Amino acid sequence: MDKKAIYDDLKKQILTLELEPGTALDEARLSEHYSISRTPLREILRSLAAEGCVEIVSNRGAYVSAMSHKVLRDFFVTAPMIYSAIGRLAAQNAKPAQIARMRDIQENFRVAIDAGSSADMVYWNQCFHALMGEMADNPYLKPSYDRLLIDHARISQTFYRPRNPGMAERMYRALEHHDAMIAAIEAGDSEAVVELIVEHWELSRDLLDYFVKPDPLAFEMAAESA
Amino acid sequence: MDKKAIYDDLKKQILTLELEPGTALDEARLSEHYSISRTPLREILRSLAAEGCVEIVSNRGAYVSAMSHKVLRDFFVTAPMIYSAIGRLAAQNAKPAQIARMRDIQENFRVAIDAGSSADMVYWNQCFHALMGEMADNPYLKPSYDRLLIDHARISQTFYRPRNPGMAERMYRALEHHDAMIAAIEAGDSEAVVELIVEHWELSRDLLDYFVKPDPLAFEMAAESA
DNA sequence: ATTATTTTGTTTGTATACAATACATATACA
DNA sequence: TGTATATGTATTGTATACAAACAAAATAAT
Repeated sequence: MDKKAIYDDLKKQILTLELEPGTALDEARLSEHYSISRTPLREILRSLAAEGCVEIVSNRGAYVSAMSHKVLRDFFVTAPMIYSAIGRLAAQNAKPAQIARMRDIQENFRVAIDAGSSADMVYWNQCFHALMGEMADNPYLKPSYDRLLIDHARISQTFYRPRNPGMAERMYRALEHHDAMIAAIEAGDSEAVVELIVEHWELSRDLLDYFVKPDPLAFEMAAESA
Repeated sequence: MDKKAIYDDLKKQILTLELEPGTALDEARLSEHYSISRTPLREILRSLAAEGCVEIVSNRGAYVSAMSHKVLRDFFVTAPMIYSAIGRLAAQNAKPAQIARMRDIQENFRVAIDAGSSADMVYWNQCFHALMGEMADNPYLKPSYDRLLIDHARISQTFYRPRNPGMAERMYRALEHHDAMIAAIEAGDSEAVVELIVEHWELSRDLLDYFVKPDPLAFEMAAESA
């Protein structure tokens, strides 16, 4: 297992919540587990930290980055704007080869939804949006977008698990949005893409409410983060 | 000189173009120069890379990140949007202590402009905008904003050097914008802040033209980057 | 003379040993 | 019994030695 593979493995575990937010990442144990020395493992943790997956506390080690109440609010406040900007640029810059790859990904996404496999749904949805970021090809937007994608995966994971009755229908609407986005990107119609993305995020508005509407436990969290 | 200081020193040199874009950063030489071993120096270079100051090529070392034609275009396309979003959030979240610090910074900025000291102008302008990012307090926007601030400093530096006749007046207008922004932030008037930021960037529009309007040399650059 | 190949030097990547730091436990003292 | 200080343990941070990769230069073959 080489460095990149270890990096990917850790990131996957973080994105799938296999490693829960707040989990301590011990250098010694991890380096032993992956049969690598501490030096390159530290570099892996540092790059995960740069990406936002991991938080490093000086002299106290690395932890899977937290999902506080404030973070969730910030996420739903920021995502529509950045995703729209990425979408606009994607429509302007997408290359035919990328559009073809997007169709492939979308096909896999469709299969995952039909099968009701939440892990695959999250994965292919992730691929879809990651490719959109690649299409946009903007080095200034990319770091924020990548940061959002990480938590997008983690938040989705928590939603898909308790198979909400309205969730299946919502997934099919998301699927339709993706189809429409591909068409709009191919047509170079950036405004249509932006509209679709805004609509796409409207789907999540009630999810936001779920988190923002303070129930007793949420109050506690809010007080802590403030 | 501890790790943080070395990090800051390198970053400063990159931001002031003392280390020009493209410059190779040799681990061995730098570690010797700063009297530190290669291991922590590598970590410094890695974090600079994460921030966008430095690019690391596998097995080929680290280089000060380039300023291509495309990068400049992307910068002027992206900056207004991100800066506006940061400004809006800053107006909503700024704490009194932060506003007080901002006044201090602004005072220093004013002195630098009066003195015509371009290095100080860039520095205090940088501080002003960095503090605004701190006020906004949004982990998803921050990485992109920081990335923009880096190139903001580098681009400014190139402009201030050839003391353009219109530059002095432009600086005073920027100063006024900053004053107005502070007032709007204190009043919590987020829309006013956004308007000011948009206006602020209008100031730079002709600078964009300077880069985008192709003169013979620029043609060459455009062909290369495409 | 030109191209291919080998050798050599330089630079990055990794492993491991050691130092420093922080936390927890225990002990002494009030 | 409560607090403060000291000591032990675990974990991170740093230095250095070694291995691997790459680039360039020198030599050999066509």
